Amino acid sequence: MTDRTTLADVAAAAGVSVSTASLAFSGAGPISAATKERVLAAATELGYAGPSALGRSLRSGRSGIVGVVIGDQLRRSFRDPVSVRVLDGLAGSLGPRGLGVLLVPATGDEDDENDPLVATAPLDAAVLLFGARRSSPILGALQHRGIPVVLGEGPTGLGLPVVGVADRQGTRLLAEHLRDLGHERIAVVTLPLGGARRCAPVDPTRLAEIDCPPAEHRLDGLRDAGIEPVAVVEAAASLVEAGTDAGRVLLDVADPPTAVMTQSDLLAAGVIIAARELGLRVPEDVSVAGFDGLDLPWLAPDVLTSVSQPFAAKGQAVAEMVTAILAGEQPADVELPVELRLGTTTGPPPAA
Amino acid sequence: MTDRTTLADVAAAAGVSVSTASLAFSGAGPISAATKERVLAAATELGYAGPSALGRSLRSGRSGIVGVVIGDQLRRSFRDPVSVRVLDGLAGSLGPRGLGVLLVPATGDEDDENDPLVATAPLDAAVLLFGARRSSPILGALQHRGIPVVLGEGPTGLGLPVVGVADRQGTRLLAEHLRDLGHERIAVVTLPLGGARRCAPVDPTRLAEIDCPPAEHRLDGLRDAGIEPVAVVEAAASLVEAGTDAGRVLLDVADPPTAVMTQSDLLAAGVIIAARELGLRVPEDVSVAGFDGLDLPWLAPDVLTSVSQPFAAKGQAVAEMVTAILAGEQPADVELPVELRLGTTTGPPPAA
DNA sequence: CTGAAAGCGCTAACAT
DNA sequence: ATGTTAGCGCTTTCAG
Repeated sequence: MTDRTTLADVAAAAGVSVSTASLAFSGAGPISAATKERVLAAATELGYAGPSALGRSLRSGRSGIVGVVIGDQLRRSFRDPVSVRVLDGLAGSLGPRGLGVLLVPATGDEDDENDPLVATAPLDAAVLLFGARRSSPILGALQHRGIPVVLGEGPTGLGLPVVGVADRQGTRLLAEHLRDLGHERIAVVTLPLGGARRCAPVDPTRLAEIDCPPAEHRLDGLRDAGIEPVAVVEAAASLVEAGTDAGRVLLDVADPPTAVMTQSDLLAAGVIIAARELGLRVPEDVSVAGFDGLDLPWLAPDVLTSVSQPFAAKGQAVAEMVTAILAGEQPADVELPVELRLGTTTGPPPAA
Repeated sequence: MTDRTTLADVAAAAGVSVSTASLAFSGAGPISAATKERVLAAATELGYAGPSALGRSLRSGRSGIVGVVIGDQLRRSFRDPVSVRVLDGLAGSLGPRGLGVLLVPATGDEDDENDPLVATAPLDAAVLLFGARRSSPILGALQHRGIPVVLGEGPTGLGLPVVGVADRQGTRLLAEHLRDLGHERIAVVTLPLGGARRCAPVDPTRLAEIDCPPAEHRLDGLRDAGIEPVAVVEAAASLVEAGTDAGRVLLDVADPPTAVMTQSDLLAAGVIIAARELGLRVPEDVSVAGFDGLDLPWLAPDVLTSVSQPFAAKGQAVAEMVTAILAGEQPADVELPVELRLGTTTGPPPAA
């Protein structure tokens, strides 16, 4: 294959100037139907597939690419149905606006600052969907490059626009529901709180270190409902297995809680599995509730009691924010509403 | 924010020429430590974050971006753990080579030819990971733009390099396993065969329309083992729910098969759920096997009998192929090995 | 070791 | 309606 054919070649072949040829493609400007046709014909002839993105980019200063930074491994983000749904909404809303999504895996290393992608990819904007720690080397690198950043998660006060969901209120609603059912011994399984991943009871020291806004907000919601959990365990990840681990810790004791609230649906599913392993019926012996509102078909015939968050809307909100920023506006933070979803996994506590 | 600082600004501030400044950043070329330092200092001073990707791209003719086309909705691809794992492997291998992954959702419409992303994104190469139909409008558009394409799935003979897995052999191994266990009435649940999505028995007419290489190869493998399935049902998607639907069709009959082979693990999980619903024990009453070799923690304590395919290796192989092509080579097709994984969901057929 | 100059492919004023 | 002329920000010969 020889060198790519360029607009100049086409122009020459059509016997017009480059700028005229340009107009034939962009359509932005006055051009006679005849010449346009001629140029297009010449293009087809030469196998020219339209203006090069690179040239256009340089000229316009825009690449049409939005970087989406996803916590450490892609694997981990993609195993989380929540990220996937939001990402889907984001890509779906960005596409029609002519913007594409570039995956930027955050290695998690300290040298993210020098990550080749973060450092050199031609990004118009970047989105930190999840796992946006308050101080991330990536964030620093992006800001240093002058790339506008939108956060898809809670840490406000960084001067960056944020799209969040009503974590706090949702948790409060759920907690009140359990309280109204008569539960007094409620345990909690949190998302990873930041730093090293582990499955362990959370003590005040650990609580002070939290660097995971959703986890924090959801704990706050609990307090809003006036509930003091009898135990709090941090999960190693938002995965079924991690939920099972946490569930064992909470339930395999002399005097187990009558209800377990988890900070994600996958964790809740894991807790349910742990409960069954231990011979506990859900919800007769122990109620289990999640957060997210996922469809978990393999839980059938059960339906998990949970707090539904609007995935697609979140992606869309982020997309709108990005568009606004690129248009030079300064969008205000958004908080999306959640909804309590009552399923079959919560009920009154055992008479005992 | 004023106009971005450019290399020229930095050069001016450092009192050197642009070309020298360029050298200070690229390191490719002779430059005195002193000048280099001076330039870098000036850069920091001005808040210059290194050469702009756009300029570099135009100059080098490379954007460092690989488009990954994912079947219709992101959602669907991302709900499929297989895609996700492969994508993870791909991104992981591409990253260190300085290449990023741009998600290109195929709308599935006929006008994909004019999809803004496909048409204008600055791609160095593209990968069709899954759902590469033999004639895709996207494929045409990409080739027309002169963008090299790598296929992550079977349709050979398009003149495009392909990374495949040993679908056929894997299925044969699995089928032989079931035959050796004594099964004679084996049913099959296939992946969507292309075209409209439906859950329905597959007749010869439909068989002739297949446009889904993995499904086709896996059916071939069955034949290689000399097995004639008693029934074949096409699933509407590779999802648990779809498997449950298909399972009901196959098992809720007077004389159900003694074993069900599905073309994906999620489908197998769905069939298991359907079986349980119908009061059939697995594997005592019916054996169920999948394909993929996923971890399905919520199936615990069962382990699905399946054919493990090497996800990460596949992504890596695709990455290598892309790299080779960008280096001007013409890589040969790759077929990755699979492995039979015996779990607890298959056993001898009921005595009957 | 450093500077000057010529583009990469395209678009947008401006002039014709 | 079309052509001319400058660049966008950078890299890279090629001289000095």
